[in-house]
Amino acid sequence: MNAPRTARERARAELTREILAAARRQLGEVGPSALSLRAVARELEMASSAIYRYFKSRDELLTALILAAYNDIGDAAESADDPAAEPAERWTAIWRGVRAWALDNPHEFALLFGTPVPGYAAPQETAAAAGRMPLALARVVADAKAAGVLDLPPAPPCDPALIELDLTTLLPDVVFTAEETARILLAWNRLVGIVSYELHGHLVGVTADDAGFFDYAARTSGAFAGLPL
Amino acid sequence: MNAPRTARERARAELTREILAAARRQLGEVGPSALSLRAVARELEMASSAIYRYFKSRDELLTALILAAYNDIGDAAESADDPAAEPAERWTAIWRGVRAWALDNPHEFALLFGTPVPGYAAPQETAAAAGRMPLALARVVADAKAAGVLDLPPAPPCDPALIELDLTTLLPDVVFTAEETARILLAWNRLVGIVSYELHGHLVGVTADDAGFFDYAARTSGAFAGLPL
DNA sequence: GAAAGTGCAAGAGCGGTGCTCTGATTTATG
DNA sequence: CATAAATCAGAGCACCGCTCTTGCACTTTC
Repeated sequence: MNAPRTARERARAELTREILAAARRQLGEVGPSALSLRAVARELEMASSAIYRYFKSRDELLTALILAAYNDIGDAAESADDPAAEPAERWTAIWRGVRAWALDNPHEFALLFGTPVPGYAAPQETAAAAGRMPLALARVVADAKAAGVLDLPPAPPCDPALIELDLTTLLPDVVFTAEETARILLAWNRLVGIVSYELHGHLVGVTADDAGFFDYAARTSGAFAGLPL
Repeated sequence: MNAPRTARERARAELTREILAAARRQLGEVGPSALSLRAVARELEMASSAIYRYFKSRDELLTALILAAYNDIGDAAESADDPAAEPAERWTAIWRGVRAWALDNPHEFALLFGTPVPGYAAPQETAAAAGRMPLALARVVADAKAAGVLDLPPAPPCDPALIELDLTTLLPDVVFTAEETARILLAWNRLVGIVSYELHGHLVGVTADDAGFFDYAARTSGAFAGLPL
């Protein structure tokens, strides 16, 4: 990502951004599977073939959108977090931030956590961005542990051999046990799972108050991860 | 669903089954979004337009596939359950049964719990079939409660106003508290969530042993739902 | 048994898709 | 200024879901 020097490069960077912006707008309207390169081209009043100068396939455009969405949801999680607040409040705030983002951007959420597109596999480069949201959750637990207030309720033990992820590489200064890491993973999975259920209509006729049930899930998950209160 | 009387009706029912079978086969190969009516027609060596005599749109075919998949996963859950076994064993067996089915039929699982197709909303008629799998989980908890061995570990309370679902209508003879119902719902959501994560590759580099981690999730979920052991 | 009526398959066609190839045009550089 | 590189529009390929009309084959009725 060098700074553009020539007018040509500037125009190229500009157009790339415009294509991405138009694609995001379209994505929000019609969903990932209906995202059409031709429609994006139409909106930008350019030939459909011209887009291929900027993204050499529809999948590559999707990858760019996925990366943007991961960073977006990561922003939502991080900006919802107030490191000065109590652990349980921070936790709930992050959960709510993620849910709010997902309700505002259902198609982008689906792009991240829904069915992957046919043959497509998310390239490695998205991993770092993908980790930001769960990392925000882990940070709360880490701070609670550092403050000595972490309190893991009894539950079946977790064999350390099951866990590969080492959060220490991402959160220095804190050493998590496999037990703690596993519980954070389950919490992350639950957050995404509950939001997915709500978005996909699996809670219709099941819960009476989606937001309230979501908060309940956040509380139980936080408690399970060891947060006090 | 009357029994076919005339030869005509018999042929029609036969062809309907063949179309569905071919569509399922295709679904397993290319995924829901790439399911093509024309390809199904090609496989059956009939005109693409002829399919519309049997399913009046692609969505209607999808609905039939969804219904079949819900019943399939319901079968998997129920047949994995041995009512004579201990609650925790029954629970884990159902979880494993569902996971095994999902790994064998990833596209059909995605059809049920992944991103819904664009404008499509699952019609009401699928609800009963959709409930069979979670109901199998609830049945284990119900039996444990009836046997007086249900033991809910401490956790943040659940406001009964949050829950609409009344399992008593589905499982007579047992009365669940909102607390218990909520925990079963969370367990159901976790089961689907973990399997989805595994299928979509969100656990790559995170867990070292997917099956082991899955069992761990099953145990913690079972314990949280109140099953002994 | 023939005629009237009906269910169904086939084919052409509409507008859409992702993607590629071919010239033409614009831009930057020697 | 001329040459080389980058970019563009457009035509075209093979596919998609879906609709409409036509004609065939089977049923039912007279």
